[in-house]
Amino acid sequence: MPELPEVEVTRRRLERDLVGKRFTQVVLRVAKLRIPVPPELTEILPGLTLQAITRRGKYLLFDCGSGSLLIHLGMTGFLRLLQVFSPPEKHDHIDFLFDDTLLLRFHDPRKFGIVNWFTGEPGQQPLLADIGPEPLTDAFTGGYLFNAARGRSVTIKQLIMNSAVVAGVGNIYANEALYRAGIRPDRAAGSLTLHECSLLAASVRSVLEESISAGINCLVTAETIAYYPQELKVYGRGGEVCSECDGMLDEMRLGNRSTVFCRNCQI
DNA sequence: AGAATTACCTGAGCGC
DNA sequence: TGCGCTCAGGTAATTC
Repeated sequence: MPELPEVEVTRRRLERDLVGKRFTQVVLRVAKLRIPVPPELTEILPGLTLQAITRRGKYLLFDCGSGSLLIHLGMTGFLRLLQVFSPPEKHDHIDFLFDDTLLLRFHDPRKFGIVNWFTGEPGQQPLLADIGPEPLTDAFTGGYLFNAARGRSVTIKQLIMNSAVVAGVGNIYANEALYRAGIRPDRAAGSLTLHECSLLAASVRSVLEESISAGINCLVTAETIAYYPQELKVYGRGGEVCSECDGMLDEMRLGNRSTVFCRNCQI
């Protein structure tokens, strides 16, 4: 599933090919996503020039001057750049045509994604207004995390997956970052020391950065913009041997999310 | 306010 | 072969 690194890799790939190009046509086949896709997109976008593509958490923002296209890939969504006349396949919900030569296609089997339109400042947009600091900026520090965790009884894993606390940290990287930091995912958030919060913030940052690098460095074809192979130490490895000790990785559920950790290495 | 739960959706995997 | 069940999970909305 696309997490922040995949979204960022997608952003950079599309930025390279699409910024400065003009929307010429929008084909909306399926509008019933998590939030209904506004049908007027097909009238608003043609004629507008794509100014920039930015990211907020896992949201992509396509700045079109008079407004912005907001895209979230949900669980199973991805964007592909294709030949203009590629026939749509199952779950190819929306096509964006640029300069009559470039086709950006939104595909999402589970329809958890979002394709929306807004005008005005992104910070005023309800979907973006309450999102916490970006994990790859200087705003996300151990001190910030320590303050956010203070007095909180939720587990630290659920806290860092809360988008109001920090943007775009999903289940996979929450597991990976906690393993790297040596912190058990089921610790009460408020029980972490400042030092532990600093370790964790640094680990969140490093696992995300390494994954982005992996995505940039692997050969990213037009067909597979958003997905690339990665080396994950714990996620999906419950029952396997820990890569740091002889123990076996444990699995539990926190907030109904699968959680994998090592009882020896994480305290 | 914060924590817990529910809803949205479909493909994959499994038991029978 | 296929039916029915469970699971996967990001996020917003709802409830406690």
